[in-house]
Amino acid sequence: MQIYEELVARGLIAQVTDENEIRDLINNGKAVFYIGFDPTADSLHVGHFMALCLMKRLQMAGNKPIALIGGGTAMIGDPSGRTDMRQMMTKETIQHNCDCFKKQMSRFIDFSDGKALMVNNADWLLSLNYVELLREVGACFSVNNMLRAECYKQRMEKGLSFLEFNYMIMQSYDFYSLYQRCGCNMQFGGDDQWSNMLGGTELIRKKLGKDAYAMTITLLLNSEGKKMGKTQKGAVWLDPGKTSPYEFYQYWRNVDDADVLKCLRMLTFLPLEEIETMAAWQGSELNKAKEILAFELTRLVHGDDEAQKAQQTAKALFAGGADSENMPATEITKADLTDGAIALIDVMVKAGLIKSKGEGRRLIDQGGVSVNDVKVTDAFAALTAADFEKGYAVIKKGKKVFHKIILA
RNA sequence: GGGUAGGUUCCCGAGUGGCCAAAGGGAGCAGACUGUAAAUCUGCCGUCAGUGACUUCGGUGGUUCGAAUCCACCCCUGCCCA
Repeated sequence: MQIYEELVARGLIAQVTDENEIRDLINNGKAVFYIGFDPTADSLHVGHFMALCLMKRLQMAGNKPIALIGGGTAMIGDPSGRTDMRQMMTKETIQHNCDCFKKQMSRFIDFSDGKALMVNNADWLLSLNYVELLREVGACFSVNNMLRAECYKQRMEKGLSFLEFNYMIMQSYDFYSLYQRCGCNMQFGGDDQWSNMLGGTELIRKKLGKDAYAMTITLLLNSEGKKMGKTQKGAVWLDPGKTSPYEFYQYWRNVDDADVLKCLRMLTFLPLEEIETMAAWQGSELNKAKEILAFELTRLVHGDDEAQKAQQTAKALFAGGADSENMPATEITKADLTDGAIALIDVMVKAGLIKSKGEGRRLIDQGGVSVNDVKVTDAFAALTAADFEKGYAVIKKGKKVFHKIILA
């Protein structure tokens, strides 16, 4: 099976501008493609991860990826699929985020010997001259068409600033620039980027009379139609400091039954045949597939060691034993104790398990908290030296949240 | 610039002088049931030292015994007109 066919089989392809051309290019390693990442946070998240995997897949098939960091476009903010305007970021923040992105990306993509490029569109966007740009590029865009673009639809009702309206032009200009600089003939991106990407292919056609192609990746949605990779706390990050390998593992371990196969196909590098055998698994058997999914992804993102640890931790915890090395932990010192004890609720707040003491009291009242495997019934319970016999105490919140409190 | 409708707790959205920490829904959290799933049912869902206190309804002042609710000014957004 060639790469294009594999991408189709994995359900990764959402839309393409010219299927035959694109198939030919990527199957024969003739594509020089770019994917843009706007540095809107100081870590990549799961959404980016899919794009990185795609880059890797295509790179393995002999194509040349260009990772474009949107240091310039981030100054504008992409309105696609947004209901309101992004918060404007300062130049310093953007720069910091760019640096973080670079570091994370190099772990996935092989940038050695020119096998892949990394560029920052700040390098050409920030020095643009307004009037010149209007004449050169602005003339190629029809406002009528832009307004019809799907990505602005929502915003046509809620309001769209001129700043954001220009995002499409900037992204198109990126493609145009890369086409000229590096012979970049294809752009990939999330499906929400489709109109922006078409803007680029059209600009290239109008300015240079050349063909360039665009392909979008299916957005990873769960069975309820929501973007995956989000939790109540926010995105699932690739940075272990923001989302620990254990939490990362747990996120995938807990996906809905209906989503396991899709995730395996779209996110892992496991051979399709192997995944198809899992498709026959039913009911609780699917837990095995979830374990594989969680393990594979953790391994890809955090490495083999961390994945092993996360899996062991999870198994140990859910098997009942609470003796793990790798669970999230918080340290307290003797100075935190008063008369050799500290209120359980205070510890939980400190550990970030609860946002307020009221929440903690409620949790305990409802029987949702255990310390060292013993259910707590008194909202005023305190931890004493006895609870730290092993040097630490394990607090369990609900069924799945474990946290170790170390007495230093 | 003119007219007009708005800005309410994580989100949507009621509330138009005291009974409002503020209806309802969603999200979330916990419990039961389970397979670390889904669905369902139950409870919780501003903060704090739990019958109470404190902070909140775009901002700042004001009227009032008392304001999310009334007044003034300001900021922001939609729509219509220019």
